[in-house]
Parts: sequence; C-alpha cells; structure tokens
Amino acid sequence: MNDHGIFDENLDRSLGFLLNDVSRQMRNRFDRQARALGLTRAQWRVMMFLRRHEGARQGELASLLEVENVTLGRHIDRLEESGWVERRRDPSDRRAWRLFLAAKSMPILDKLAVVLMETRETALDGFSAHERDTLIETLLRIKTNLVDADDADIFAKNGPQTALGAAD
Amino acid sequence: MNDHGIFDENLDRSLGFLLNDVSRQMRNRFDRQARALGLTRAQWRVMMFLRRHEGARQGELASLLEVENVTLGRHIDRLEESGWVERRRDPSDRRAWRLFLAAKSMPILDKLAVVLMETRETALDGFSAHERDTLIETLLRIKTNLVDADDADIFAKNGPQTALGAAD
DNA sequence: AGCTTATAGTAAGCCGGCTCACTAAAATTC
DNA sequence: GAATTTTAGTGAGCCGGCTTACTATAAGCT
Repeated sequence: MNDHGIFDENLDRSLGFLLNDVSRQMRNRFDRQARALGLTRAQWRVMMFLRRHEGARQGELASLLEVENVTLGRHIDRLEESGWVERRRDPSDRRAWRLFLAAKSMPILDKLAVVLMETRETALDGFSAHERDTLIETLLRIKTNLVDADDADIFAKNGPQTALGAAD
Repeated sequence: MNDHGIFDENLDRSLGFLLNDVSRQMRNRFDRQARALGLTRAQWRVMMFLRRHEGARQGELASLLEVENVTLGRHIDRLEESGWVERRRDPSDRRAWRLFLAAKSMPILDKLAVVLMETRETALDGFSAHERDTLIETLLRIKTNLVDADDADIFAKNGPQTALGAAD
C-alpha cells in the first residue's frame, strides 16, 4: 500500500530493465576480460560472422548481425583502422565494399571464444542443462514476438502491397 | 562439420548476444512508442526511481539504478535542461545536489508505465504466468551470479581487508 | 590547527546503438 | 536513351553506457 497506485510495480523486476541490466553486466564483464586483446564483444562478434561470410558486403553483414547499416559501418571503420578487417571495392558494383579478415585476426578469434564461454559459465553458474536450454528457447520466443510485432507495424503502416504473399 | 572446430557454435544462440539483441529490441520498441512524450526508457526509469526517493543525492540514485555516477549525471543534465527534474544544493554539503521531480513530470509517469506494460505484453505474447515468473527468476539468478563474480574479483584484487566481516 | 584521505560530482573522450539527410551508383521504367 | 526510383554506404548528431582524470569539499588523524 503506497501512494502511487497500480503502476507502482517493482521496476527492478520489470522484464525490459532486467534484460537491460543483465545484458550490460555481461557485456562489461566480457569487455574487461577481453580488453587486453584489443577487441570489444561487439567488434569480435562482427569478426566471427565475417569469418563465415568473407567477401560479404556491409549491408549483407549488417543484416546478419541485425544492426543498422550505419552501425556496422562504424564498426568496420574502427576494425579497419586497427588492421583487423580489410575493405576492398566490389569490382562489379562501385558503390559497394567487400569485407575480409586480415591475416592477424585469425589467432584472436578462438581466444575470445574462450572468454565468451567463461563469461557464460559465470552467468549460468548452478544452472542445469535443461534450465539453460529453456532460457535460450524462451529468449528466442521473445525475439520472435518482437520481430513479428515490428513486421505487423510495418504492414499496418505501408499496407498489404509490400507484404509477401499479398498477390491478389 | 566445418573448418572452425569446437569454437564455431551458433552465435545467434549465444546467451550474451541473445540478451543483447532482445534488450535492444525492447528498448527500441519502447522508445519508438514513447518518443511523442519526449522521454526515453532510461530517462523515464530515472524519474520513476526518483519519485520514490525525492531529495536523493545523485550518488544515491545512481547506486539504486546500478549505473555509474557519471552516467546518471548526464541523465540529470538532460532531464534538468528539459525541465523534468530539479537540482537543489544540499544545504549541509556543498558538494552535493538534491534531486526533485518537477511538477509537470507527474502526469507523464503513469502514461509511460502503460507503454512499458504494452511492450512487455508484446514481448511475452503467448507466455503463461508460470513461464513469466520463471523467466524473471532466471534473470535474477543470472544477475546475482554476475554480481557475485564481480565482488569476488574485487576481493581477489584488494584482499580481504576491504571485505565486510573481515575483522581480525 | 594542519595535513591527509575520502567523497560528490564534472569534464573529456571512447564504444555501441539509433535517426535523418545526403552522395553515388545501379536498376527500372518510360 | 533519358528520367526516375532504389540501393550501398557515409556524415552529422543524439542517447546511453563506460573509464580516467580532475575539482571542490568534507572528514579524519596527528
């Protein structure tokens, strides 16, 4: 019983903020461990995806990473400046870049995978395999819900003509 | 079977990145809905905490929010500039500020609580009450694990003398 | 009292997200 | 072939985190 009515729930237990907190804590922890290697978690993630998609264009990679084009562009700026990644002009499309890992990048990737595993073990200390699976599946469900809702917003805004399968 | 060995797991399913993605999606969704009201989720959260702790100093509020002092300081800069929050000098400590909500802030807070609930409903569409509880408890466990690990790091670095209960 | 240490907060500057506005080039349409 | 629209990427600038270094003041010790 307090003065603020039904909206005065405990913000510490609110899903959005809790996800934010935990995500931030994990990022900070990983980055502290990885600082000596000269990469942040976000940068390393870009490189891991790039390893499996060498020669990708920025837009393709941004789409895989689910960030905006401009966000990835700035990552690539920094990674190129530090010599981890190379931009080469696409020979058949002069607007586009093709992205490649520099040779010096390879040895770092697996080291940081170890840091990631350690961070995860810290976070999930005391969790059973089943609990871990459930958590991952739950987060994927949430992600799907949010993506679907965004799609529905776009549909509502632009009308059916831009949606797939809307042919007559 | 590929060329990259045991470290080549699916990054899309990696806990840290998944938390990051979901957290970002929820933040973006909330902020898009709330933009018309002139506040972001982080700013609104500051104000919600402040409502229950009027007169708090910046350091106290930062500690409640679990962000660094400097992070909150910049929030307060912006909130003060927009007239949502007031800084008043502490009469008994000239280093410190005391924080207060401006009168115009009150009507906004409950509106944004509704936006938060809608965002949560979108995210948790199709989840049972039990599943929701489980998720929150799981996230709190992870948070505890990470906080404990940070505490252990500090202990290891500074030695027992800074830990509570380390008398003699 | 006077020196030292701890605390409250700011300044500067980095990374990681975003939007909005833009350029250059490609693709489409007429 | 020319005009239009779409696409690839950048520039500027905002918010939200952080670290490191600093100022000003308070508190503690001798």
